[in-house]
Amino acid sequence: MPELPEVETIRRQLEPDLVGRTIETVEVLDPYFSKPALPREFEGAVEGREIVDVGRRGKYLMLELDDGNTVVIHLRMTGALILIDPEGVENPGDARIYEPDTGSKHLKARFTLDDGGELRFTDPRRFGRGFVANQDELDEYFASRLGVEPLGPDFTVEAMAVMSANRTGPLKSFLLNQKGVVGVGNIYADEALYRARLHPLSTGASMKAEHHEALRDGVVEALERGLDLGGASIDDYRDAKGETGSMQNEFLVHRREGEACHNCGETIVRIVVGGRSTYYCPNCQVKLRKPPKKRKA
DNA sequence: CGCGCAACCTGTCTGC
DNA sequence: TGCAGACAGGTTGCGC
Repeated sequence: MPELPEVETIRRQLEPDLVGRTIETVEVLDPYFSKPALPREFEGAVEGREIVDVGRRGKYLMLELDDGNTVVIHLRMTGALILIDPEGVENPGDARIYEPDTGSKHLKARFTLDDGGELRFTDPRRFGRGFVANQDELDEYFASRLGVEPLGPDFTVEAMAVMSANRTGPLKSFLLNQKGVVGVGNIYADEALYRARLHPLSTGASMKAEHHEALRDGVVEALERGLDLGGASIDDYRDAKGETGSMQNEFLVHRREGEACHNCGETIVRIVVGGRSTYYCPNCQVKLRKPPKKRKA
């Protein structure tokens, strides 16, 4: 579910309420959450620690602790982090994730705070994970699987040119691969390609300078729009307050099969790329020619 | 090294 | 009503 805009929305909501708080108790109710670590190991590493910062890298959320360790949480498809303030919540945005009893079907972990509040992790599909790592372990973990932050200074046209140069697979797959640009998932990949007027099946290697710039801009604009709207809630996504985002009301192509392109009126089509549903406008997003083969000098 | 696909899970919806 | 099958925001591991 959550891509960069959704995770960053949650981070911004958690930061002011969590920084400075001490985590008094932790209950891991589903061993899948802390896997491969045992629930007791996870709980023991976190209980009694103060949260000194709330960060994000790609789609990972990070709670930095006062002992140099970091709690890293990935929501995957259906995970949610819900903050229950000390006074409690009287009008839940989604009853399922607010069920207070630990027997609640999808409550997987609960962190109680020293101000009486709680942080809850819920996840119907059980793909979400949390682990504790020190700085060196964290650097190594991210270095081997994450690329450039799209909303940071390193996501330049030149960076896009370099990372896409040898890509012979579809642009859609390239955007989903977190080793290039991080934070883009199935929704924002479709939206970014549409904004860039690039066909999802065009290859990275077939792009020229103008396309590098268009795709860089398309990714940034799609993600920033998502952030402005508090993320996209197709089904499960809720922010830390249990509220939905509204990006789903402004999708340009994603999930709009059979509807008219806002730019040209052509019918939006759906195809499958890399096993993922992919939506685009066949008129606005024209496939690029493959680059000419290199010839011997 | 890059690519394509199955696998990991559960829930919901569609069509017969 | 029941049931099979498709599909869902992500990532990893495997074979090629």
